[in-house]
This record gives sequence, structure tokens and C-alpha cells, in this order.
Amino acid sequence: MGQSLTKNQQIILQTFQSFPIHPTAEQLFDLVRQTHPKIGLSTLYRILGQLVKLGKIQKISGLETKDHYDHTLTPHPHFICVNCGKVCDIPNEMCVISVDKVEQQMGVCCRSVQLNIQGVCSECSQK
Amino acid sequence: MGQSLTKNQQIILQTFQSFPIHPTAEQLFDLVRQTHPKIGLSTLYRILGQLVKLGKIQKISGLETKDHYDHTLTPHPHFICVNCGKVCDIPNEMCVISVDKVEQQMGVCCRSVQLNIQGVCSECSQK
DNA sequence: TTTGAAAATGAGAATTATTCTCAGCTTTAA
DNA sequence: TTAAAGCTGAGAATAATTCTCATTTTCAAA
Repeated sequence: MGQSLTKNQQIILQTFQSFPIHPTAEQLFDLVRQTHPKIGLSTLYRILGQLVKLGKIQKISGLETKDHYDHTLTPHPHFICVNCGKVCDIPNEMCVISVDKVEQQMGVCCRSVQLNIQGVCSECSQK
Repeated sequence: MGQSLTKNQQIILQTFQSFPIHPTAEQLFDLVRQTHPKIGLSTLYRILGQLVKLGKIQKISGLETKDHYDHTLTPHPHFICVNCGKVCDIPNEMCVISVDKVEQQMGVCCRSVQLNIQGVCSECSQK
């Protein structure tokens, strides 16, 4: 059970955690390649999937055609700038969502919530 | 300015509106083909894009790898069952989101909000 | 150490959803 | 009636991701 990560899993997770961005697989691949040029794209995708399953990172879908990944573990909303494409976290307390009513009134069981806001970021709106 | 729709735009919009589901392009293509077998897939995609731009329908991304489309115009959250894949609308009042704080505290300008909830629907949880 | 089974790798092929291209057809307005 | 503009749809192209599989690596037991 001692979820020990393989060498490549560690390389990818550490590279990931050392950059405060929400990279796509492609961006992360470029970063990883700078220090480990032999790692293949299929390995990256495989390991990203494993890290998501292990609960080490989360995948953010629905922002663009590409998926992004996030090494912040607590679920929280994301903001994407429609102008420059930058993705940022929105602190949970700025945007509280309760799914209680949904569960009670629709009889469903909620597993996860994805809240994505599209708009113009502060830098882009200053131009 | 009298945004009159072309014949194919009308066929697709009407077919769409006569089914109370959240179809993918593929599902809608099958439906449209039943009555208009000559319409091509590229026409369907082109017209879906146009209808979104015209504000006649909305596109729901982030539920699956495929996009879904919705002919309800007011923005509202969506629920997707991780078991059977069914998509349903969540009435806005069950799940209120305010973006005021986000705009004020992050200095951004919010254009649109997508809230997707993954979970198990009532039918699937009865098994 | 040796060994051998299980797991991991990575190059490239396959898949999937969507968008693009373009030659022919249709509509429209003069 | 006609010419230009717009629309169509078959199929090619694209883009992101997943799959395949022969090779390599790991690692515990002998």
C-alpha cells in the first residue's frame, strides 16, 4: 500500500509542482523534456492519468479543446482569459457552491463539481 | 438584420428543439438524417456553430470528450451521470453562483460561467 | 549474483471529435 | 436572366489523446 511512485512518476510530479501554472500535457511535456529528454509523450499521458487516479493532481477539462492539469488538490473554480488563454485558480471562498439542494431535490449523488469561468483577466482588460 | 435562417439552419434547429435531450453533434446528426438524409456532417457542425453565435442554442463543453448542445438558452448548471452518461439540466435556483466577489477581488470581467456536476443519477443509484 | 516474471517504457500507429477545403449547386437582387 | 454571393457536403486535414507492442527495467526469490 505504501504508494511509492516510480522514477518517471516522480520526475513528472516534481517538474509539475515546481511550476506555478496550469499546464496542458504539451506544456508539461516541454518542461519535462528540458531535464529528461528521453521521456516519451505516451509515458507522460500515462503517468498523468495515474497521478490523477492516485489523487496527486487533478485534470481540468472544459477550458479549451486541450485539457489542463492542476497540482492543487482541493477542488476549486478556474478562470480562463478568453484573450490571452491564461488559467488561474479562483479561491473557493469567492464562489461558494452548495450541491445539497441538487442532491435532495433531484435524487442524485454528486461526486465532483467543475466550475469554469470565462472572461477577461485584469492584465488584458487594462489595454 | 432580420436574422432569417436558411433552410438547413431551420431543419437542424427544429429537429433539435423537438427532442428534450442534450445531444452531441453525432446524436443530432442521426436524428436529422432520419428526415433529411442528404445533410452532411460538415453542414451540421457549421450550422451548430452558427446557431451558437446567433444565440439560438448553447454548447456544453467539459462533460465528456465530446461536446453537447442545449437549446435552453439561459445559462444553467448541468449534471452528467458517470454511469449512464445521461445529461440533465439543473435549475438555476438549486445552485446559485455569484461572480461578484470574483470580479471585485480578482479584477477580472466574467463573460460566462460553466458549472458541471458529475455524479450518479437517481435511476442508476437505485440499482 | 542469477533469474525470471511483472511492470514500465516510448516510438509510432490508431482513434476520435472537430474543422477545413473546394468544386459544384442554390439563392438573391438587379 | 444573370452574375455574384452564399451555401452545401464529401472527403481530407488537424489536433489531442489513447492504444499497441517489442524492448527495457525493476526487484524479489532462489
